[in-house]
Amino acid sequence: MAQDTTVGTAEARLRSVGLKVTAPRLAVLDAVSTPGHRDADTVFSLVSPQLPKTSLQAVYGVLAALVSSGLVRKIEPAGSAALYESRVGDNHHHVACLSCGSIADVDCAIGASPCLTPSNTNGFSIHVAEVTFWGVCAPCQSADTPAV
Amino acid sequence: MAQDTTVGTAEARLRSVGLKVTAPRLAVLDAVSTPGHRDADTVFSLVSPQLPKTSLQAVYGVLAALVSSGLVRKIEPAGSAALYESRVGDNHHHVACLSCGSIADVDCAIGASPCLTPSNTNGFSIHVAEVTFWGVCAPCQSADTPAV
DNA sequence: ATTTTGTTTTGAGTAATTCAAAACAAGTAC
DNA sequence: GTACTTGTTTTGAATTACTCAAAACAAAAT
Repeated sequence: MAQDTTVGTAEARLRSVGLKVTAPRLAVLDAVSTPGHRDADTVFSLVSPQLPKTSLQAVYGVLAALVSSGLVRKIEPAGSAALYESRVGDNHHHVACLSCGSIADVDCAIGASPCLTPSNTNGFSIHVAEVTFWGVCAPCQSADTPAV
Repeated sequence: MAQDTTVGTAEARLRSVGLKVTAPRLAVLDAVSTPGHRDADTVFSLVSPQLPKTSLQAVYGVLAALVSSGLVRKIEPAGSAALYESRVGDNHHHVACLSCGSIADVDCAIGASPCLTPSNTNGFSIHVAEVTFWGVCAPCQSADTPAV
């Protein structure tokens, strides 16, 4: 039976996917385990105070390991750096603000996941559907001059 | 009545959106006007033989002008350079091959465009939905060792 | 023909990310 | 507990895709 990798201590989650438990991995996983979406630089700046010897390159390496083991999801919205989130395994989607670039989650558009079926696939076998909605967030709607 | 910017000569299409007609613009628009998806470098290499003085920066500038005038669409699949296509105004989507990175069009997933409605929008007002399917293309399915 | 406005060239710069080799630490076996 | 093996992190550099700015230039308007 598959383990739920979204609960438990950071250490237990690392062990559950067979990754060695190291201080940088614990710190990065913690930094990414609150709701929201963060880029590598932000993760680095969250990790640095506690673990000043951890390099940005190590953060990239840890994030890549977490993504490929399924503990973390990586999204790459057009026009911004890659973002990482700890909400995994539920095939949710994202809204991006055209004005300020902020990102929020949206639940699967139609029914259960996989929720989308293309009408023709050009011979591709489809694994996942990734949806990005583009719009304007509430703060930017109320401010004619969006907050920068 | 809105003009169909996908037909006519390159010159007519440029004029229809109020852009000055220049040699680099004609060449870039031609290079992008066959079916498919091309990155800026590829466009540059298509334009160079006929117009050797056209710089890569000019190609970026022309593509940006064509995109913002609606003559060309820009897509930015995760993990690869931005791609440009001349099929505009029909809200179609894309499939990307996880193995070789190739991109193909897929028609709108469900019914007419806009075909997707998120169940909750977190206060965003939604303008467009962008769907990317990830899968494996036919050539990569038949080759166990994918062509590199 | 002249002027105005917008475009392209030239040259440089930047952000995000990746690569490679050496130093190091976690986990495993003894 | 110590030594070994394997995987991880550090350090330092490189690369890719793209953007910026100023000067030269060309299209379109007058």
